[in-house]
Amino acid sequence: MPLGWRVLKKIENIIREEMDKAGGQELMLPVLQPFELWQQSGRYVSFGKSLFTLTDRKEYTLALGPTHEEVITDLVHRYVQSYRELPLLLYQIQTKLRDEPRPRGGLLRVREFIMKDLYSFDADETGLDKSYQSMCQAYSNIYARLGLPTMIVEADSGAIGGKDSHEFMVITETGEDEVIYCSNCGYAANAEKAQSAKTRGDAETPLPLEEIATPEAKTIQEVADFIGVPTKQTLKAVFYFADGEFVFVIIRGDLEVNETKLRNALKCSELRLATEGEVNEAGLVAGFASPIGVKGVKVVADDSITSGFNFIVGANKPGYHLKNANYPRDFQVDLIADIALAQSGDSCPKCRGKLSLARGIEVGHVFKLGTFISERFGASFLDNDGTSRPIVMGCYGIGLGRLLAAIVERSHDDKGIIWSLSVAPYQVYLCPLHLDKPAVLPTAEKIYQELQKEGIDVLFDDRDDSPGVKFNDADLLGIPLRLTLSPRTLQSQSVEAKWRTEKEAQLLPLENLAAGINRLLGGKLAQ
RNA sequence: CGGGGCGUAGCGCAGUGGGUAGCGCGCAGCGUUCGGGACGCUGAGGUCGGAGGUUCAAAUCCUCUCGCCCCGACCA
Repeated sequence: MPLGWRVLKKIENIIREEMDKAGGQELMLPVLQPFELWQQSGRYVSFGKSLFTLTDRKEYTLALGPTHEEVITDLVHRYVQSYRELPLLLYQIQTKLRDEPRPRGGLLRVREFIMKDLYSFDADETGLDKSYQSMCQAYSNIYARLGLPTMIVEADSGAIGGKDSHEFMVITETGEDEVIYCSNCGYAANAEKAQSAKTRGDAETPLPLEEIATPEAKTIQEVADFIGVPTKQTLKAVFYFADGEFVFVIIRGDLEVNETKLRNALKCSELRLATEGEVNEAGLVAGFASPIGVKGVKVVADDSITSGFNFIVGANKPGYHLKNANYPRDFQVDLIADIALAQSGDSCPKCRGKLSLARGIEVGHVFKLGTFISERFGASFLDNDGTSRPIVMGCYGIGLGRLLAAIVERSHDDKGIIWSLSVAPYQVYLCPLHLDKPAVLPTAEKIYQELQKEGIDVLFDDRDDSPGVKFNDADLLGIPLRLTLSPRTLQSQSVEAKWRTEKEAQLLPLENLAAGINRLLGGKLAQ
């Protein structure tokens, strides 16, 4: 734990340096926040149960900050009055609390985590674009300094709200997010946001509806096989409950529903699949349902229903389907939107290339908030023409613990972690062998003193253990540079230096050792 | 909240046709070893998650309960 904390502090400092360089000013906001602020923004609804709340002795309700748009906007609205005070970039590095439905993955997803959150305040969209750009650049710098390759992807803005949003993803098998990307044109998006080009069928003459018996064929695959058509020639029905309302969703048979897109289209916060019992209660037949002739139920369609003609749909009675269903000739819908899940192998919406899928860890997320929150808090300023305008906001977050977990995930081997010099808990591992032999321990102690005096970040392994044990621990901890001192190296008045990443070692003279090591470290950093 | 799994020594696990609880690692002592996780001997350590029940007898069978992990809806 102490070692992990050292790493976290180093990560924190790198982030702080880059934020400062980008013009950010650090401050510290309260964790304990009046619940009214969340009512004022309306976001206590979208955050739902994730927002921790508590009551104080006066029965006053407080929230534990899951993020700080409310608090900081409230603050800024009290102090900023003129366009001359903009742009303003404020940030903090602080513990966030969220009552996550399911914490997991060690540090990847926890209810209490340290986050750097920066908020930008600009006079207009152009200013926001500039702040957004400079934050993206700062984030790229941070990941580069951490030695962590990331991919920028388009993202859904979720509970935070707002318009444009991008995530920084570390691609790894163990990631909990899915990224859809096109290696042809560079399009990349979180799977919950990703679009795909829905290929259009050739124009066909709409044929009259025709009922056909399809006994035992309930799933789309079974129906398509039974009739002998591809699944994209069918429409499938899926049923949800959105904030307690039953919703009939219709989508082309070869596509899947993207629940995030559906939630956004419906503007609802709770969304779940309906049970078979609830489907029956709504007067529908699971497996043989279609919107044709259905009344009194909200129908939402994916825009793929306009991409073809003469679809196969359910007949709303067991054992039968209908051929040649056409929208809008045969049925109407309440809402039509893109609610389809983009999948690996689909066509890229930009260039029609093939889309691929990868898993990733989200290590940073930036949003263009716009004026949504500032309007609710009356955070406005007087422009140079004398009119009052709402401040245009952006927010930018990086989870530190998750970043640490992502680094370890990306940089380890069968022996343990491999830290880069920039974040390693210590840069040098001082490892004397045969402590009982003359001169070894005293020399090691002298070296330790000397290196510390020179400001070298060194960990001293003074345990009386066998070489194997000590070497393996050094590898496990992943300290970049290992110094071995033993009777053997003492014979030539030297120590052995070995990089964690390399197989071969080199000898360094004891004379001016600190200088020699600084040279080695400097050379490595320059790489 | 829905689905699956697990609770036995510090850690990882075995042990169910009921019969007084075992292995590996780790830990303590002594000795030999020691430039890639050495070995021998000795030793410490367990209310078998909890409560109730069946039985002469329960880690094992029955009922209830608590906790943890994994997979889904959430996100830095």
